[in-house]
Amino acid sequence: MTDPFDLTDEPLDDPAPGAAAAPAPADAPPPPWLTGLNPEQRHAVETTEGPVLVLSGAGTGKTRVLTTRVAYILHRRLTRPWRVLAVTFTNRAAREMRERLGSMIGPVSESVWLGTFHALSLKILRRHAGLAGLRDGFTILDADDQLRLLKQLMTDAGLDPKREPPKGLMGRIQRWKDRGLTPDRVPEDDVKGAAGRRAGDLYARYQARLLELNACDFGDLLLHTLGILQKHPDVAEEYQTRFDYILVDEYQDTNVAQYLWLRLLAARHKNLCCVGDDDQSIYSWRGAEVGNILRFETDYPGAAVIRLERNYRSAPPILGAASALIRHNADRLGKDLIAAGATADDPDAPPVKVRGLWDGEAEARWVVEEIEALGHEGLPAAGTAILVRATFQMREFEDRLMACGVPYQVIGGPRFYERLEIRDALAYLRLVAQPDDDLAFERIVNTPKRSLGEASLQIVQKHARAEGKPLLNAARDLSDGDDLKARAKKALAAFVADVDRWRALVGGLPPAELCATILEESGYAAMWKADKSPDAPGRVENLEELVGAVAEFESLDAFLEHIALVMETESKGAAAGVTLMTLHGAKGLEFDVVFLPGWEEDIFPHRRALEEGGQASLEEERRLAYVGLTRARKRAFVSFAANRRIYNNWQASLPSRFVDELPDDFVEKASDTGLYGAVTAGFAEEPGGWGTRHARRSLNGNGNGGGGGGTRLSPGTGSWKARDRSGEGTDIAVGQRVFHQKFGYGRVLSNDGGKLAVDFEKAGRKTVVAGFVEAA
DNA sequence: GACGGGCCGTTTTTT
DNA sequence: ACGGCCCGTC
Repeated sequence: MTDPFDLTDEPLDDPAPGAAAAPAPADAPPPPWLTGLNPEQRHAVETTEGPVLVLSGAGTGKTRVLTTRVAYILHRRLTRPWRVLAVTFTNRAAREMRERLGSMIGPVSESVWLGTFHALSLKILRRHAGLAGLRDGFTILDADDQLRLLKQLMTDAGLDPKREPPKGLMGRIQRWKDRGLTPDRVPEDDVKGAAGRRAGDLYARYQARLLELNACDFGDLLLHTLGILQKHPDVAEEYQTRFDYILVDEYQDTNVAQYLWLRLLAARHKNLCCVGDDDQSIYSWRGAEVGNILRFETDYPGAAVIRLERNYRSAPPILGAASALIRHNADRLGKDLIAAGATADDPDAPPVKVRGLWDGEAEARWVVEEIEALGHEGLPAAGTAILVRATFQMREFEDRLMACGVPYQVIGGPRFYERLEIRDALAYLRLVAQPDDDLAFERIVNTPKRSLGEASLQIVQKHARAEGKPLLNAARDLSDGDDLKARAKKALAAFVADVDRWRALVGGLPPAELCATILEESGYAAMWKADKSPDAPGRVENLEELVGAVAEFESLDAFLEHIALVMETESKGAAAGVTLMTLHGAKGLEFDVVFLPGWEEDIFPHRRALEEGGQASLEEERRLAYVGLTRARKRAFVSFAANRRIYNNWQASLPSRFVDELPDDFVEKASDTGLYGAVTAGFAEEPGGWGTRHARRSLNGNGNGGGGGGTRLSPGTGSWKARDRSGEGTDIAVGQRVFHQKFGYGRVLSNDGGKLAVDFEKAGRKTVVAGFVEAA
């Protein structure tokens, strides 16, 4: 396969500038990909000159506009492919764009500069590493390495990691980088109040240390590139001249650094086309600035602003519900989605179903029942997603799906290249490819154990520092001398010899074979094969998979370059079952059926979001809800539970305010338990009374589970307009005949604090919550 | 260098 | 409640 980040490397100095600029004949028939566009889309595609902002609502065909625009520019011969820059946020989006472009215009699409901000930055940075204080072959640290490094610096600075959590400072540094701030530019106020007022100093040290290691982190890819463009007008001009057309996807997600990066690159031609949707901005917490989209017209006077409001994705009720919800946000440019295309006219499109359930378990049960029912209606699990606010919510659904034998996949778990064994293996490869990679050396010099403990390593490090040599060279020196004990000396000599030998094989052996050889000869693979722990076999498999992944590259360097930026394996095969993922992860995707569980105050909107960010965060949470709803093509289901166990505490929960904000017209609200009903219109106007909405009442401190029916919920709270179900469930006796809405009649076998074991006449033996049954 | 007890944190996450 | 991480002990 080809590496999607191996952007075809045309010489920067265009061999024949403008040579191919002969326009296509005016009478040539329009290419097929141009004719299927609606007028707004077409306008967005054909407005090639000058700044353009495309406000593209969910499901309005933004990717199509972007790809078609590139195709159109090239078709009209307005420039050549390698003079077009198309930027995305994720590898997934870049891959998708490249594929679609390829299907429109064929292999010339390969030459377009298309990639993520980071991949494109890296491409530029590799050319000018020296200008950023880096040397050729610099490495890119992953999150783990970054943190380790910072921790070390903080400890050296005498900070107590308990009092000053490295993670906190790391986050702060990243936010600075998001804003394009180098250590010398961080505002005074910002520096105080963190890491014992030494945050700025530590940031500077961190950056210095990275340069010493000839490394950079992800943020640096942008920051260094930005710095080069700012400080070296000659270099900047080269790129400014080169990129005749620039296109940006998901513009609402750009941070300040990316904004500046774009502004610099577009400074000359100003043919900058940004596509985005302020209503889908959900990443402010990692530095995204919706402001970028809001100020586009100011920054680029005379910019064309084109709105795409025809939604081709979602059934009208789903669209209606989503639109009504997002209208509660004050801070937006304002767009209204209109149902269009095949979905628009279906008079039978079912409403969004909103359901209140007793607890999380009941909710999971309900979701999976619905999924099974939909399967019979011709909507299989493969087109269905369950989108949760936070990962901890996934477990209940996994349990239930597994119990019911419904296939599913969790998206967004720990990633392949972040696993310990993979990171170790990569360190071997890095060290072989790049002998001055000290971090790699440190990581694996004693893995597997080679009796090279802390003490020996200290000596190597001291020597390396004194001589200004990489650790591997220092080790080579010391493997012959008196500084180390004989045992360590021997081990070190063997290790260095191994690395040297592997290094000699680079280029001679196919990279996959080289990789396999290294894992064998180093004893690393053997280490896991000998390991008795339960996860060891999995790790061995992962190592084999790694070798397989390397096989797809032509050289070791190409592979390492690739994985530095693409920290995931290509998703294998089509999704077979229900997709379980976070709302954040779902952006940009679509499904026939979407379940949105956990719509409860404190979970969604998440309490911490509100605590930290107030109104602005509430609106972001609401956008997240909007993103969730608009993922659905045919059916959408929203649910909430009245009781939820959090850290093993049962807590009463209130339906999310977002539930109230869904319009009655497109929504069918119901509840198995009579819990719903919840929320009165106008609760917000009632001073005091609904203040409890944000307070979390402990449901029962004595820990006897969620049983006991609705007794604890109803009295005095006013939360539930439902029938008073006080006492229900508590008085269910063993042996009693009961009725359950789903399972019908049955006899109670046992009552464990409200969890009933019931032998149902039709459905068989089930465990149900007392609140679900009534005496029969 | 391996085990184990105590302590902390427990929204979202790409590159 | 639980898991991960750090540090201490053997």
